Formats: sequence, C-alpha cells, structure tokens
Amino acid sequence: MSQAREPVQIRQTDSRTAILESAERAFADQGFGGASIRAIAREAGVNQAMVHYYYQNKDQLFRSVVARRSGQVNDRRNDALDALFQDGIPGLEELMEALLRPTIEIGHDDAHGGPAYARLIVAFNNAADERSQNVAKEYYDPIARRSIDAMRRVVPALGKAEAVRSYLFAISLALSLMAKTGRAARLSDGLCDDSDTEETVANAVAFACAGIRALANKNNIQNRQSG
Amino acid sequence: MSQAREPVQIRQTDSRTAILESAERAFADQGFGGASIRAIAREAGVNQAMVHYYYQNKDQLFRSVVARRSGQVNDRRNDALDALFQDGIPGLEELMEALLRPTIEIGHDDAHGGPAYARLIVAFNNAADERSQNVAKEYYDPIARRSIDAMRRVVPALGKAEAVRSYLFAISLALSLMAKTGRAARLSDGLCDDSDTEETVANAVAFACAGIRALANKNNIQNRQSG
DNA sequence: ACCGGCCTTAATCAAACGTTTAATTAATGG
DNA sequence: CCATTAATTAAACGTTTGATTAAGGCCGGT
Repeated sequence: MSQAREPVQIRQTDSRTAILESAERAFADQGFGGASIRAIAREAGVNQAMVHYYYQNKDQLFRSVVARRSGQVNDRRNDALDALFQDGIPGLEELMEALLRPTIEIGHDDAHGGPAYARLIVAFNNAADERSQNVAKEYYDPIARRSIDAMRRVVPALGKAEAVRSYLFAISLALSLMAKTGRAARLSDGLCDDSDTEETVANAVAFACAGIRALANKNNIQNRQSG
Repeated sequence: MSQAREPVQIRQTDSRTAILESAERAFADQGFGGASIRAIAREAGVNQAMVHYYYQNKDQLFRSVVARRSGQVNDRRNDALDALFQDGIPGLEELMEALLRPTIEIGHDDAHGGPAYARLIVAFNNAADERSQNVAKEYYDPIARRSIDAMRRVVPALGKAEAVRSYLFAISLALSLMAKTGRAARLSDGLCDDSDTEETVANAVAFACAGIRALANKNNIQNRQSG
C-alpha cells in the first residue's frame, strides 16, 4: 500500500520565500542602501549566493518583495471596487473603506510579516529616487488611477487635481497608521494603541472622508466664484 | 582709522556648511545607508577627512543635518503658537496653518535646498529604526506635544488619543505635499502643480481641519453613547 | 622670525559590500 | 542506473565603505 505522496520539493520553496521575507524586514528596517545581502541571507538561513541565484541582484530582490505584497493588497482592492460599483454608485465612506482597509489590515497582520511590509511601503511611498518611483509606477499607479476615477464618480464635485491629492492624502494617512514607529504611543503616553484594526480603519476613513468633502467644497466654491 | 572688523571666520564656515548641505542631499536621495561620506565630501568640494574633522562620524553628521533644519521650522512654529494664544483661543484653521505653513514653506524653498530637506524629513518621519526615532524624539517631540495640547484647547471635544492621531495625520499630509516625488504630477497628468505654496497650504489646512473635526465628533458621539 | 591653533591634505586601514565562480549534493526522468 | 536538471555550498573577486593617521599649509599674535 502506497503512502500519500508529497510534492517532495522540500528544498526549494523554503529558501525562496525565506529570502523574500528576510529581505522585506531588512529593506524595511535599514532602507535599500542600508540593507546588506549578506545579512539577508544569514537571517534567512541560506547561503548568500542563493540570493543571486533566485533574484539575480539587489534591485530585483527589492522589486520582488514589493511585487508579492502589492499583489495581495491590490487584488483585494480591485475586487472590492468591482463589488461596490456593481449595484450603482456607493457612498464615499464605503469607497474609502474599500481602498484603505486592505492596506491597513495587511500592515496589522503580525503573523505574516505585515508590519515589516508596512514600514517598507511607507518608506518608499514618499521616496523620490528613481528606483522607488519606478516600482510605484509599476505596482501601484494602476490601482491609484482606478481609485481616483472612482472617487470622482462618488463625489462629482471633486476636481481631478483635488481627487489626486485626496487619494494621496488618504493613502498617506493609512500608511502612517500602519507604520508603527512607536511615536504615536510615545506622544500619547500609551493611549494610542493602533493594534485595534477596526478602530484604525474607522479613524482613517472618517478623517479621509471629511477631508475629501472639504476639498470638494472648496473646489465647488472656487468654480462658482470664477464661473 | 580701523576698518570694520569682520568675524574673520572666512575659511571654516564654507566647508562646514558645504558638507552639511551636500549631506542633506545625499541622505535625502539615498537614505542613511545608501549615502556615502566619500560622495558627500566630493560633492561638497572638500577632502573626505573634513567630514570626520567637523562631524566625527556618519551618525552625528545625520543628526547635525536634522538639527539645523528642525530649528528653522520649529522656531517659526513656536513663535506662531505664542502669537496665536496671546489674545485668547484661536480658530482651528488658524492653528493648523501656523503648524503646517512653516513645514510646507521650507520644503518649497528651492533656493535654500528646501526640497532636499523635505525628502529627508519625509523619509525619516515614518521610519521605525532606532536612529530615526531618537532623532525624532529629540528634535520634533517637544513641538509635537505643544501642538497637540494646543489642538485640544482649540477643539475641546478632541480626546488625547484622537489629538495625537490628528497631529500625526496632519504632519503626514504636509510632508506628503512637500516630498515632490513626481507621483502627483504623473497621476494627474500634470494638473497637480504643488509649486504654488499658498494653494498647497490652503489644501492641507482644509483637509486637516475637516478631518480633525470628524474625529472630534466621532469621539463625542462615542462618549455620549457609553456615558 | 617663530610659534600655536585651526584647517586641509594624501595615504592608509580593516571591514563590509555586491557579485561571480566552480564544485558538490540532491532529486527527476528515461 | 545513468544522464540531466535544480538547489546549494565555500571561496574568492574587485570595489567601496567609514574611519584614522601623520604631515603640512595658512595665518594672526608676539
């Protein structure tokens, strides 16, 4: 009688993702320049040549880290957008929650290295260097454009420039909530927890929606005055 | 007849500040780990040993870069707070403009390396590593605490935790406006200019105030329900 | 003229860096 | 069972890193 046969590929898969997760932590904590491939390999428990074997070089290793996570987040955001607009036009709160919740939740997922990715994504979100912008363009611009269009359908008074700013504001909000720098806890003497995902989402959505409506009104008034 | 005597320190100051400004650009563009002292010295037009002569090591060089700029910003913010509360309690819009304007303006000051510092400060504002948090604690926590207290005086309904979050949100907004990553321009097909300082300040203040009031209301409602 | 304190220099150090190589081991398919 | 492929290893490559050293130039004061 034959045993249930396993895929037998014990060796490969472990190393590949171990490197990826170690790299995620290293890039998040020390930046691209500060992270060293040697340390990444050491912490992953693999030979340092394995990093190049699987990912060629440091640049592509970085891209691979971002690619994996951005897929996880943006698939959820795209699905949520599909569902929301299927039955007409949703409310602004629903829309913003659909956009921000996946980002916040993955950052709060301690068991799967969420906080490390949160710190990483925050760092490169506001970075102006060519590598960061290329990665942002490839992995985050498509969902950004779709989100901005959705925001303008939900709040018609929102001009394109205001919508872009609002989107970037909202993302920046959500990211600042994910990156547990310890500063919020320090400044609030421990009152700000930020481990409560639901409260975090609620705060981000409330703040963002109010801000967006304010920009929409401002835009409206300007148009009325000048038109 | 004696000539008007100058402080005579012609030699020193040039190299000192040349290093500081070169370092500011390097740290902003490549991060702490990615920036090299050799490149910093080269771009400053000095021997690389001069960097250690004036700033001992890379860590203190970084601190010196932040110290200089944070002084410029926070002196202005402190003065504005003093003036605002001299004649009673100001409005929220006035308060937030006092807090955000200096930050935004220094980031827009192209002639004096503002954009470089903007990118630098954005990068380390959301960083969780020990060095960044130590620098933040030393150079930005005092004004942060004072600002948070001021916000609660202006909006009494704002709880402490909400005030801390609001402050961090608002700063995060202003910073995302300063860091000209090119992403806003790209996503808006050039519509978002961000070089217009007044419009930038107005947008940030409007968005932040609306968000803060939303969090204050949310807090109020919760208290009423649970009390 | 000479001294003493800044400022500046070129040269050097050990350590760490990213990357490549050649050789070894383990699994797969015919 | 052998040939092929994939995974892994130790070692080394040349370069760059942060930091230190010793030597000298500049300049006002005496």
